Amino acid sequence: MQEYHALLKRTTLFAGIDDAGLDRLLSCLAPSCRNFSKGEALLHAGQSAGQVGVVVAGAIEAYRIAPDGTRILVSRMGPGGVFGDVLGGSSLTSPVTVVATEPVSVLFFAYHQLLVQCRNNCPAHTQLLQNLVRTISDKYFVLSRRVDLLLLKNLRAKVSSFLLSEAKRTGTATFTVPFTRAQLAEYLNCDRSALSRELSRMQAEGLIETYKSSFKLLDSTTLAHLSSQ
Amino acid sequence: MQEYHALLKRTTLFAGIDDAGLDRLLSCLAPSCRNFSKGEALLHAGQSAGQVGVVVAGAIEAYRIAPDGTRILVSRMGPGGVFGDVLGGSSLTSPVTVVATEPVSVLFFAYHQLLVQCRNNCPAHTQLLQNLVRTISDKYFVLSRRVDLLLLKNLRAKVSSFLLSEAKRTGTATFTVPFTRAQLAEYLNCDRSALSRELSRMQAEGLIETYKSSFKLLDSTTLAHLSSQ
DNA sequence: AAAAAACCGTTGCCGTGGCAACAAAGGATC
DNA sequence: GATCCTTTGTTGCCACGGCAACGGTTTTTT
Repeated sequence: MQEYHALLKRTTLFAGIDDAGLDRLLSCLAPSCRNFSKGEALLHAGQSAGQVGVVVAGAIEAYRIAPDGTRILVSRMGPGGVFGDVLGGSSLTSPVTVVATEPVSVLFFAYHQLLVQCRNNCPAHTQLLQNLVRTISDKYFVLSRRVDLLLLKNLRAKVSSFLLSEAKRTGTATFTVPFTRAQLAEYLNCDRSALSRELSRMQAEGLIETYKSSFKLLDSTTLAHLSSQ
Repeated sequence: MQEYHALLKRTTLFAGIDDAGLDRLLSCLAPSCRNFSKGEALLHAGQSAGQVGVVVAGAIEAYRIAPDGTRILVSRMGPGGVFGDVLGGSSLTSPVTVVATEPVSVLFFAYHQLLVQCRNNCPAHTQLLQNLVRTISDKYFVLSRRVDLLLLKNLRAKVSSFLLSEAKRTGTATFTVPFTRAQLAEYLNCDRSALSRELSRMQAEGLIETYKSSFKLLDSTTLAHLSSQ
């Protein structure tokens, strides 16, 4: 378990907790570590979990399964990713299916143990609770950001808004997005060909340069103007 | 404070807590009660709160203020409504402005007191924490539902989906929605005239009956079919 | 290395829905 | 009761973007 200390301290769930606190917490919470092979499901849509998972190695994807069977990508996570938190340990059923995209190791924490202050009265537990609330509200704001994007009135505004947020996230005006065209179109809720068309136009107008999934923003001020209308 | 017991027990934040537990909790948490007059702001966008508010009388609305100054209705709450919870007591700033739509009384709970198990070790505190997580994840799912709605490909699907969810919520096929046409159009992210047009068509086709903000669903099975495409 | 599959750009066609403008019907205020 | 303002329905116009189809390129499979 020691081996995960450095990683755990960088997760949102255990941020701001020192080594001693983390030690005591881990011995109290006694998470179980499980390994999954590529393609295996960690959580099925419709299940209720009662556990919070923390990815310590590998990567996972969360899909929403539409009634017609098509998979819609909701989220991707690498080491440090936290899932199952939004279910609140209640009997709520998961809206998503979580699948390993490569061999993955996950620590599972029982939800009721996260909520109950143990008899050892670990001082780090308060921080943990605050972090738990924080991980959930973070996801709330990610979703809120998505709503903002979907509310934009035309495709160019959506594209501009998305590109600017990616530039901000990566901290540079030249970046690669981890999506195929089709996935990006799905995220922006538009047709793939329409997205290609719009990107071509924007390139022709000198707003951006793009090849495959790499982008270079040439005129951020105009993009910012476009993204809010 | 006694006078609020019955109300508080029906809120999501204090659900499942008995009178004795509620008594001890309230004396520990020592919420402050504040009154606001109609139109007064309880929380400004951009502020960070550090408090959770529970409406005990009156009603409030949460607005998002667009860069061009227009107000977008995000949420409405009556007695029992909880707000400020999603900010997680952290330094996150509120994305919305909360305004009293009529004279309102609110109990404010300090966030850090909610998270810290007090030295009295109230047994109800664990339930409270679980409830807090639950109120936040509830809001997550409300937003998630909104995303589902916005992802639908055409207006008829959005309208059908919305009407069905309202019917489910009210438990009857004849109901009134608390929105003007313009507000409903805003929620569905479409033009007001387009919404009126679509409702007219649906009425002409015998799917619904509608007058102003009252609706009657005539063919729920067809509506259900429309709402998922 | 060949074959298959996935991915991407492009283009013609056309329908949904945005926009603007107007009329009618309450509701509120005086 | 007259006036003003808000809310709603309606309709013509047309642009944005969905759809389908095709070809070229890259990647994966065997």
